[in-house]
Amino acid sequence: MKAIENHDTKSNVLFFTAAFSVDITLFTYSENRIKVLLVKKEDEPYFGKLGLPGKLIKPIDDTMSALNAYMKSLIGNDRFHKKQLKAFADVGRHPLGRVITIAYYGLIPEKQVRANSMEELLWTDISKLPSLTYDHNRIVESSLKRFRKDLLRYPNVFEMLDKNFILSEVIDIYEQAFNTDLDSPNFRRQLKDNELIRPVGETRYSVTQMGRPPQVYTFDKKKYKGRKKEPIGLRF
Amino acid sequence: MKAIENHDTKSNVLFFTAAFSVDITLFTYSENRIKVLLVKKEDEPYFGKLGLPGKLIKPIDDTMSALNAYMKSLIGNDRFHKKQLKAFADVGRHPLGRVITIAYYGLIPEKQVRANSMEELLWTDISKLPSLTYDHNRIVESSLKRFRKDLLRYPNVFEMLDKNFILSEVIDIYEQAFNTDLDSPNFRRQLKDNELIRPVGETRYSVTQMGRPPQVYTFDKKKYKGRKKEPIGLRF
DNA sequence: GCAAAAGTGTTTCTCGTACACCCATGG
DNA sequence: CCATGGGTGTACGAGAAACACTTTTGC
Repeated sequence: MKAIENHDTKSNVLFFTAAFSVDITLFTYSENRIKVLLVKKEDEPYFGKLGLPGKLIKPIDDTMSALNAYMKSLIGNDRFHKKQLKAFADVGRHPLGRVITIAYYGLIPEKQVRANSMEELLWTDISKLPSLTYDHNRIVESSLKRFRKDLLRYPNVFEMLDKNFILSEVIDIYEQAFNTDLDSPNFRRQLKDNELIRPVGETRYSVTQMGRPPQVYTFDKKKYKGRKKEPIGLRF
Repeated sequence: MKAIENHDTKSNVLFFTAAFSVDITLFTYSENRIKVLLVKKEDEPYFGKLGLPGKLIKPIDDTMSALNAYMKSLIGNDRFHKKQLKAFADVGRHPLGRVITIAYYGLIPEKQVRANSMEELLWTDISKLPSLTYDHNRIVESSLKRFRKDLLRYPNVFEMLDKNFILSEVIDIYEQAFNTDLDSPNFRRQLKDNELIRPVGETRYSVTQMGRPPQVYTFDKKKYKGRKKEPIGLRF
């Protein structure tokens, strides 16, 4: 890249002194709770404090590739649903200098996290988030908003559930996300009406070992053909 | 800022060699068309080519403040609706080095652009966009998607219309944005039912000088109390 | 009068919601 | 048998969409 060779020319020295990073709010559904992944920071300014997973990116590296490599090292997997949220660029947000972070949010099924790392990782209930380093509380807030928005418009729940799941898990995620009670009969209908899920054989198991054993479903990703076009109207 | 003093320390020299910029897709409604603002680039790599308004940001500057100052100099106004879209960070997107751009989109009424600059500015019909510098065509694409999405959820049309407007202008914007024909009787009802607009006296004028002269309306920003809560359902 | 755009009224249909009720299991 | 959660059926009501019809201007 030219930048590196040029970074001391008269015009560029003024601008090419910033750094950038990626941070990710990774959601999963574990022990019947929606959780986000936190890490203990091992860099200097905030050593030992809790924050979102993330790291500085070398100016020659692609952000997504760097994020993938990082996640692979952290949870043994980089193949999960992720999307860029937006950039956080407040002047004072990083003690080492001007660091712009590109925030992502992601969804992963608990089972796809490398088993032996699952226990040492700090999966934290979204309703019990502690104070975080940098501006990470703000980032989590934004991620949660986007997470909720997307739950209504994309079949994202299935990206955080195991290949085989039961409907009450789906409902539970929506109830926690929107902090409300849903009418389970109606919600089931909506789920089944859009034909994206399919009962997988007679298999069945239960969560609390009470009541009628639920049907096991699986998500048929191929059947999903983009967003349902929404009516052009004024929803405000 | 520490960064500037520290930027030659062993650990930081690796990271603090990137630059960042802001770019904005600014929409308006002019001559009955939705348009975006383009500029002729005067920096070296793409001198003379068309692109989105935008510039490199000094690492000590706040992005929003820098954007505001820039827009003031460009169109004589920085008080218009704007929102961050997301960051564009492809490795090869800028010929001078690693430059991450934070993309905004904005809405402004034609009348609030400084009059004498209105004519020299390149307001371009969104249906006739030329090839742009850098990755600006991709940025415009993203902006258009977001613009459309937000039209359905926020009273954003009014941010690109004059204080006094007529309903057919509103409908026209929606029709152009979604490239479709709308049922004007029903759309009028929706507009008037949500009580955010109010007819301003007997005043009236017409666009094509044909047919019955329309009522003039004004948007009552105070009456808007945040997003209407949408039902928790599966719209996919 | 006629054309053209503004604006109103009415009917139909869809979909979200409420809720009564049945099913299958463990104890 | 009862408790508990899984699951189906039905009925009502709000709001979107379709469309017939009236109003007000210029020519």
